[in-house]
Amino acid sequence: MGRPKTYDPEAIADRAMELFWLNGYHGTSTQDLVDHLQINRYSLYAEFGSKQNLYEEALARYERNVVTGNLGAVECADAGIADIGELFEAFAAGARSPNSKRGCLMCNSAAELAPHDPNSQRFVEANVKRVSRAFSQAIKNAQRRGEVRPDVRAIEEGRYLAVTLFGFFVMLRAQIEPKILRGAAKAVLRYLEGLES
Amino acid sequence: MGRPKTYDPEAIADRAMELFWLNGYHGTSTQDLVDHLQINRYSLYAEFGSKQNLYEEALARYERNVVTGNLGAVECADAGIADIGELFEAFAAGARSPNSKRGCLMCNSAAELAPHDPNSQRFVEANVKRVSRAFSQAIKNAQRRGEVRPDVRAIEEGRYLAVTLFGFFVMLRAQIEPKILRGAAKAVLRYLEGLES
DNA sequence: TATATAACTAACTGATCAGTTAGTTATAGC
DNA sequence: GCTATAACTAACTGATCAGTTAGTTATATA
Repeated sequence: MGRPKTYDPEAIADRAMELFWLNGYHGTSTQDLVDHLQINRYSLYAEFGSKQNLYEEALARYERNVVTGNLGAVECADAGIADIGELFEAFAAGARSPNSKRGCLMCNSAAELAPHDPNSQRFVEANVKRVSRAFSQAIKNAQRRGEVRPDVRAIEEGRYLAVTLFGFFVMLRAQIEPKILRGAAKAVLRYLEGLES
Repeated sequence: MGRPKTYDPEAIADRAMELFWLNGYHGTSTQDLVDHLQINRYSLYAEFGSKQNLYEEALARYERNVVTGNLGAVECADAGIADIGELFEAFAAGARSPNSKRGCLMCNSAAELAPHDPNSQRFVEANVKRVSRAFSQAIKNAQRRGEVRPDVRAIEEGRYLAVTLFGFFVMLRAQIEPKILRGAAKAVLRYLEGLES
């Protein structure tokens, strides 16, 4: 009953995620949201409550959709060293491409809000743990198949790879020269080879 | 001639750098600057021109003082693998310590402003190149002394280490669990051992 | 077709943003 | 001590911030 919504809440949240991803929390004003989302100011607040709340919705969607997509191959039950290498190569190959300056929303939030906002901090920390686990799980898979030396410490190596991936995200966002990312990615591949038995 | 300044411009710029470092560009208002620096609003503008200009002054000072201090041992003419390892261990050991949530001003600027502000982008890119070169130079030193295998690609490895260091900075700023940074640092040390002859 | 309901428009709130300006005060050189 | 100079204080600018509200409109149900 009542007047029906002229907007799709899912589509609005997706578009808000894109804005926060590109411009950051402080760099995205409520006016920007009203201007670029197909929603009026009143409904924006009626639907999402506050800018902060919409931002957290964006973080959750990013984790659920974008991260899941990016980690897809690495989180597969049969993922191995090659999948890790391809992930880094793919991000390095995107250096200075149109979308690359968005970087990673979790990484951007880590730098902008996490130190001052406990909610954002929790999202970021959960993401770091997920990425670490994905990498270490892939290494363990490879060990099980005898592709990686059994003495390799999968958990520590997974954490290392997660930290390094965040370094790549920062470089992408800062539009650092592609040759630097390509060189770094080559070194990652050699490091991964070094884990093999 | 004229009334003398009641403030020390160097001290003001240093304090401004600390504020931008901890709170970011958008997170630091001119009112914050007036409140926390020993300077009045008028003189702040007379001395530095604009918030943007003061921020760039802060970036320059950070590069000149903080980065030079942090990289000290690695930029030494006789630096080697051990100095690189100690740098990573030192940052990992600072996880969740009082000052760690400042992270690195260059890394924070990379995430917040570099994608939208060409001046900040240049500062960040110059910093990344400096850090990359410092690491690759240290590797070359070690090669010259026969401590590192001659087939190691010092430039690519230097870029890799620079990217990874920025990953550490993001983790420090986001106050990620210390055990993750410690695990990552251990893996860095093993990776560095792998370069040795 | 009448009514209850909920989303709509658009103007508005007080606070804060970066930056300016008019008038005052402290100093150095004469 | 007088004067030129430059830094001081403090109130002010218009723009923008996040968020609210009063009145209007479109729909589902009865």
